[in-house]
Amino acid sequence: MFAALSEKHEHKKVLPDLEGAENGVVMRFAPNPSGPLHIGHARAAALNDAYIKQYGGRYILRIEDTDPKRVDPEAYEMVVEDLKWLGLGITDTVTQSDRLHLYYELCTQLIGRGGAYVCTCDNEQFKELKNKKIACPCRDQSVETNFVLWDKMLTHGFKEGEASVRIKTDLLHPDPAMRDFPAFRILDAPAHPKVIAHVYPLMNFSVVADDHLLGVTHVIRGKDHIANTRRQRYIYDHFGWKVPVYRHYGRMGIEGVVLSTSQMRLGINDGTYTGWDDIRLGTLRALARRGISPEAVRNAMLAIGIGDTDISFSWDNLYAENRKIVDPVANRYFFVADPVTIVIHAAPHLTTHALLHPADEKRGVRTLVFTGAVSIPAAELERKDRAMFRLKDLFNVTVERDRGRPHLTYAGDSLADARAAKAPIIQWLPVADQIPCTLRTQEGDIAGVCEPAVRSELGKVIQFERVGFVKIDAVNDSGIVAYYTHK
RNA sequence: GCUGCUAUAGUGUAGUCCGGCCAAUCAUGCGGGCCUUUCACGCCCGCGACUGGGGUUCGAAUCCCCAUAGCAGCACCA
Repeated sequence: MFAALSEKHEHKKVLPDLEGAENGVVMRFAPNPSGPLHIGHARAAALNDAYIKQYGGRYILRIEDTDPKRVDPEAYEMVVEDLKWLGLGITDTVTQSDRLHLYYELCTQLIGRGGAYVCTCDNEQFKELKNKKIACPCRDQSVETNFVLWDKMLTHGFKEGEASVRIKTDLLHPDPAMRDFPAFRILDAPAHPKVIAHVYPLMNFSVVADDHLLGVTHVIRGKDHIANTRRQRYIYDHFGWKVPVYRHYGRMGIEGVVLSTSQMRLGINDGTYTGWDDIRLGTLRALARRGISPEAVRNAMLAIGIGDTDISFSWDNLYAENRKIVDPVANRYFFVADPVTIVIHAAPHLTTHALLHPADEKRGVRTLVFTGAVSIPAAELERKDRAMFRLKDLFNVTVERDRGRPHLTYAGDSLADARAAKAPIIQWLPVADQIPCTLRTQEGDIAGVCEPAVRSELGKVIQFERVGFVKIDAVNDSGIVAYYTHK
């Protein structure tokens, strides 16, 4: 019992401890609703989730849609679906466009505290002053003046670009990015799909407001936010609020798939990709379609952890995690790629049975009936050095070549003979009992045939013996469509 | 350029805070073997790393300095 306990404990402690998390945590995942979630999002989503499971607490999904230019109305639902698929313990969901009034209210307070001012300078002009560490004229306005201007902003008294609210920071800060950064701006167009608004908060303001309002204790996000964290501290200081604990993980390079939302959308629109779940894309729905399990994604992300070093994402590692999950459950079938029909001379007609899973007899068998001719992968027949092979679960076959043309003859049932001859054991299908199967891979389609029984595996991951794991994507009159998962 | 951050095998990761038990962990990958009616799974063996240079110390992957490399930010994006 002790052993079990300690083992469990060790297993849990894959991630480093979080400071001040002993009494539980409140954390959040805060995506932009611009498209479906991809592997990059999965890291933040899974890491936060793991800590909440470790320490207990609430997990807030906060949809950050304060920039109407970067909102895809369909993405709200996609994000929720994707997180549901990932299997996270989200406890609360908030959408920032529903909360504009809260941000306005807090901004009014902040102006009252002298922590922010309304700036009506030309943008370029302000930038120039900022770079010279000089205050713009608006900075010294009285609180009363700022209230008047803020009210004018909210009541459409300004047009886009004419006024913004800036946070007072340190104009002498060595990093220009810290100096009096903006908190609200005016946007005339495009219209926000969810709310009628004219004044929008910038990310740094709405994030602080919400993290405070929602009681967020710990924030885990990418290091691209390090500068934002520093900026946000100024807002916390103005309000006198408690600052959450931050962790910024390093950049994760992902090769082999498309991740850019705009590039994906472009490709979908021009027909390059079939949709958001096209397997050449790095979206979670594409992984799902290929037969990668959500648990494997989570495990792979946890194994990567929260290090601040830049890393390259390894598909091999993800596949290894997935194999652990999928191997025990995937039924086995034969798939013959690029099939050639062969006739085996002097062979008895017989019926054979093969296990659905080699480690679990209880799952049953599939039945294959041999009546003289079978399909095998063309590649197996092309090998000139091959004098014998064994049709798996059937019998041995000798190959003689007459001016390159193979002549195949039955060579007994003995498995021991096949072993002694080091004959490969290959998959095959009865000519009379097979259905077309297209195997889709990221590199392209492979035409082949498979066992008709595969029809019953729609939506599941199975293993095509000697080929790899595949997900059965479609079953229809013209046959089967399977997506290649991994070896 | 400015402001920061980081540097352990092919990849990911532990160890770094509080120097010795680290001739450096685990996983993945690769090579070999066993098992097996799959090139899967399982098991066994092997390969492979502390970025470089100084310094502190009896002792450095661990602390300090310099160099190099990589990354992030420098938006009225998130």
